[in-house]
Amino acid sequence: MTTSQRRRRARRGDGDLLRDEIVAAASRLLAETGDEEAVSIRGVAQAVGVTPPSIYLHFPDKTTLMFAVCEERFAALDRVSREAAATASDPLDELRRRGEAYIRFGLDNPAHYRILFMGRAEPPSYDETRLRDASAFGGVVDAVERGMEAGMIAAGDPHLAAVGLWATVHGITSLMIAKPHFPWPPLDALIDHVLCARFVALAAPSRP
Amino acid sequence: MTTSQRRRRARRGDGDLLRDEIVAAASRLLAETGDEEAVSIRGVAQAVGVTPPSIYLHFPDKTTLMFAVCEERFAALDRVSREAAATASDPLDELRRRGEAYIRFGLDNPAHYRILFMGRAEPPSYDETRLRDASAFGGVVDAVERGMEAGMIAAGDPHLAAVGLWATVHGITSLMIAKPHFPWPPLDALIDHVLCARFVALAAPSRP
DNA sequence: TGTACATCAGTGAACGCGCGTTCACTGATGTAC
DNA sequence: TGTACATCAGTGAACGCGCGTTCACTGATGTAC
Repeated sequence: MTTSQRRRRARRGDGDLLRDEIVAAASRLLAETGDEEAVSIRGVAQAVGVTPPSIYLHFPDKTTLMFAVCEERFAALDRVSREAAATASDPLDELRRRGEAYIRFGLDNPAHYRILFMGRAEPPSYDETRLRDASAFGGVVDAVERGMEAGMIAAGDPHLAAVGLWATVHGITSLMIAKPHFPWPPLDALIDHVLCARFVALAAPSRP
Repeated sequence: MTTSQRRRRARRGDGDLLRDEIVAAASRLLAETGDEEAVSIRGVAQAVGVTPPSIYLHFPDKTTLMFAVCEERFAALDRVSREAAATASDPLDELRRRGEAYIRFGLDNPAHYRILFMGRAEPPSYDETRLRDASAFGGVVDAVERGMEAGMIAAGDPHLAAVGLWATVHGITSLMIAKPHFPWPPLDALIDHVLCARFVALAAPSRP
């Protein structure tokens, strides 16, 4: 908040250094305040140690800056998901690990999770297309398909199953973020209860 | 937006008439704009046909007005849930009907759903306690208990099971509200897929 | 029934605030000769 | 190696805006006599 020290000017070709610092500062402020609207250009500038107009040397407007922050957070989620999947022993195990990693990513970064998955996202442009390409979601579809081929998951529409899994983990994550004071059961028990249930159902041929 | 006609002054004891109109207008504007911050005291006043300071004759500040709107929407959700439960044939059927009613309430009132279940709710005071008393949640716990007594649901912690159900329906609802442009499967198929899965799992004694 | 008065719902104008953004500038960095 | 100059990253001051809220007021409604 008070890095009010005057910043040393960047070298000729080093404009990207400040750009990265701006994104990092915006991301940090977002995590601290928990609110996209509470992050101001002025606040970001001060955190970086620069005056507000300098931001506009690197981003045309605030929206674009926030997109850059989102991009960076999506990349982080993808990274976490890939790491979780790497140690899995089979497709079902992979799905569970991905699910747990997703929930923990959200609970560890509630403010970021908010803008990625609970925000308004007025322009229908950015994050929806990003979503489809995201390895975090694509990886789930893949794992479901492999699970079906291996006979561990009842044959069906992999997209539907993946969406169902996503909705499940998102339900826990977003609700706990939105209502932190609700008397939640222990997280592990809840994950177990809900995620295992999904797997039981996925393994079963069809409905009750 | 342009009811800019001058309002006829209320009778001596009829202050509550304007109060109710203010809440209704705020609720409507919230539904239209989809954003709590986009609803301004000025906007509400204009919608009612009154000047901004008049609002303060009925509410001490904007926060309190928004609480009143929430209160009214929670009541609406309770109403919808109770109606859904009324026609149920057994506890499991009741849970399914409550679940579907919840999802449809959310999708029909996305902006209201947002502030009830996806918002920040800075003071941890209001809606969390409201939540516990809400018949919408309490009714689910009750139904789960009855289902366990009837042997339709495997014995266990009813609170945990209720939270799991809530997370499930909230997952679908909030994700579809937040990402309307994602290629969602047909709603019925998704509800079926996810909600049936929960019931399969609830009926099963324990985990895979 | 008619008049003087108290009440209080609603008004009009203004306040201070923080915001995103613009604009003419400065002065350190690098280059040409 | 030294000087004049171009570049362009970053500055300082200001803009217009909409917001929540305050304050002294007005004037229709109801009441007392």
